[in-house]
Amino acid sequence: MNLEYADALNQAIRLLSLRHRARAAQLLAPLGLHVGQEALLLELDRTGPRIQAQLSEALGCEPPSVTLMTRKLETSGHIERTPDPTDKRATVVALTDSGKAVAEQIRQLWVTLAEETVRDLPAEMLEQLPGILHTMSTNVNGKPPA
Amino acid sequence: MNLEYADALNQAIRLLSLRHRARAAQLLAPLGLHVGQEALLLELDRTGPRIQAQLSEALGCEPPSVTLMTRKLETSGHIERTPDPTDKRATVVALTDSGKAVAEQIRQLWVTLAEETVRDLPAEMLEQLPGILHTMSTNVNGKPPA
DNA sequence: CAAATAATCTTATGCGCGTAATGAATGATG
DNA sequence: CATCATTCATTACGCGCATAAGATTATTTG
Repeated sequence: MNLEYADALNQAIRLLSLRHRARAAQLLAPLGLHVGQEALLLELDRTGPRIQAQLSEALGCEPPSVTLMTRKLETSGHIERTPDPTDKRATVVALTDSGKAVAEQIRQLWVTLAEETVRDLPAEMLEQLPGILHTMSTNVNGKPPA
Repeated sequence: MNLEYADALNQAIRLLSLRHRARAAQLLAPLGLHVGQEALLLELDRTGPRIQAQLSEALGCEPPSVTLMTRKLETSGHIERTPDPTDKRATVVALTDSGKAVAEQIRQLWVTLAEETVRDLPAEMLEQLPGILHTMSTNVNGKPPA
């Protein structure tokens, strides 16, 4: 692969990351949320209560990050953390009623965000896009599958 | 647009951002660089010396971020900051020899990163991909063009 | 079963990037 | 020319995310 293509591709990914994140932050601010927290709330809303190790895996970020995120979301009242009765190391994280309500609001905002993002793209690209992005992120995943 | 598609798309963008960034960090660590700094060095290498306001624009991040990044890259010896003779508010940022050398190394690493990222994607997708990502990032840019 | 290994979470620390507020130099306007 | 608005950079602070190091509980295994 040539240098120019690689540079353009990596730069485009970087810029998309920054701007998508910035726009997400704008949309989430009225809910009193910081960007990143929405992923945790949506995950819990999709799957029900999880322990932090599972959240870490699902969100693609490290355990210490999850510790801090859950602590802040607990302070703001959107989640509850209770000790796991079957494993004294683990803590179970669950949505509160407030958390469920805000998860619904996030879903609405995310339609807005996604529509903005793919505006002007051809329809056949829309079909392929999530799969392509998913392929790219698994391609670039440095973690060994063991 | 339906909720599931929007959720999948935003989640895929988020994951790609995290993992691409994480892999970039792995590759840059041996050079003593932190992720984000490479963008500044590459920009200077492409265009020659710039003042910080121009870097802020080109990198898509805010002036205070540029202040901190340039300060650290100056400490590590990759750039020089000199007052702009024609505008006493501005400071000109330029690559040192060390900075030019490391920029070349980054270009090589970025071929590796790009090749990993698009592995398994069809060739016709490779042609379109940078343009698509660019369209998406300009779509989602909240800043008013004024 | 005892001992080593692994899993789960936490604390400490650092960087990237953001917003808000400030100071200084420039440019525009009455 | 004096004033006011804009531009450039900075400091202070906060969050997301990372790694490194540690404590505690589970699990494997000799």
